[in-house]
Amino acid sequence: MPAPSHATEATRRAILDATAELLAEAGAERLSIREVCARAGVTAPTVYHHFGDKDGLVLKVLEDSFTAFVQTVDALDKPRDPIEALARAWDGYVAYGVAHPMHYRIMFLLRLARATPIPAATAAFQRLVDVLSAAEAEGLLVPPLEDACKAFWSAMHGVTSLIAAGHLTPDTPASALVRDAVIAHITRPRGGARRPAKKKRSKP
Amino acid sequence: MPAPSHATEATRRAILDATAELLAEAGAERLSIREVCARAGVTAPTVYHHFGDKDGLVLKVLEDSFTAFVQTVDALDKPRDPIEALARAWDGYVAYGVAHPMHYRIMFLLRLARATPIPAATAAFQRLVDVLSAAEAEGLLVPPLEDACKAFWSAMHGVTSLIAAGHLTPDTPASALVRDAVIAHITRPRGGARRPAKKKRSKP
DNA sequence: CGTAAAATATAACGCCGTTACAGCTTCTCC
DNA sequence: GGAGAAGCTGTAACGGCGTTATATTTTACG
Repeated sequence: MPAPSHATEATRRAILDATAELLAEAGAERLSIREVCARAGVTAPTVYHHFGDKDGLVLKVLEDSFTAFVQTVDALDKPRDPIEALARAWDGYVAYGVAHPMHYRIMFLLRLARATPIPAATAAFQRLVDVLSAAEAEGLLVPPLEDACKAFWSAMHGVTSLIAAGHLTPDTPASALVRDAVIAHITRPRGGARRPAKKKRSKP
Repeated sequence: MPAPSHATEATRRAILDATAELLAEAGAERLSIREVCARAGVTAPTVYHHFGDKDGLVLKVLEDSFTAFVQTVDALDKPRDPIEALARAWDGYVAYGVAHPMHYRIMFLLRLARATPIPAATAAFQRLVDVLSAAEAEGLLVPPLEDACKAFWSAMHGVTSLIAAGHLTPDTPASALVRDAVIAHITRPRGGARRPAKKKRSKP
């Protein structure tokens, strides 16, 4: 049982890098294993040996992408004030989608059809839960934590995906608008009174 | 120069229906023209004769889907109060994404790589602009119309796409939460005083 | 009926994902 | 060090895909 050779890891990296490049250039639909092979300087069975099949290859790239995303988020400074921290988390999230639009799109495309969750993806979501939990611990959160998470995530994803899709420019005021709207609605100011109940608007 | 035969239109419909079915069942990635042909009972060149190529075929299905969406939205009753109308527009939009998740996803996937806009898609967006314009005309809108549109659309799309992707359940409270948050933030109550300026939160 | 044009079918090309199979490298153990 | 096993990589092929040149049928109209 020989240990993995050092040359093997270089091959894996070459394949992953080529895949990530082509993914960013052409998108997931036009990604071709044969093209990956040509760029990485290997042949097809090598790819299959290392990653199983095309989905496995793309999944690995996406895992790395999610990991990088989590590291980026962790590198942000976290203000003591949970509400400020929320705004920073939003901006960091959106900024990542702006920096890697194709990866961001594929991240969500891929999570659709996939039954097994991607650990790095759930870790990324956990960062958001943490920030909102901190707000809740200080009594600043109005709705239940779970609903607040979903609401914050939905709005953040909406802005990010429209920017990543090219429908909005990265510096659109709409991002801060939605961010402040959601933050204002799910939090109450520190030490402030209870937010007055909104007029009821039930779905038809 | 024979006029188009009546049998031709039936063939077109058969192809479009088969495509729509397969699109809803398997998604855009796994859609195969040969499968469409088998289900519609025609051969491949017939499809190419009528729709040019695969993109043309899917585009036509999507146009029909957008048209149906616009008709659905137009069929909603429009409350006199622009702010109530906003909430109804939100619910109608989200409901359509819930009813046709695969089409909703493909609508946005397809608009990405496409240079020429889809008329029915811009018509759908125009409905949103109309509702917000009505609010602006009554002096109920806080930000500029364009920013309000983008913000409203972003948040609505975020919620809808997460539901369509299966990450949120259709009846999640997060939808109403985000809806009310955005509406409260971009409008001021009728006849009410100017909304106090929010604490400035500029992006880093 | 005859003819021109539209509608459809046949058959093929090239690319794709995938995989049996064989050769090579590298490590382990004696 | 040498034999052998196990992982690594290349060759060649299969079936399916989108697409198209070409031929055939069907339709509409004079």
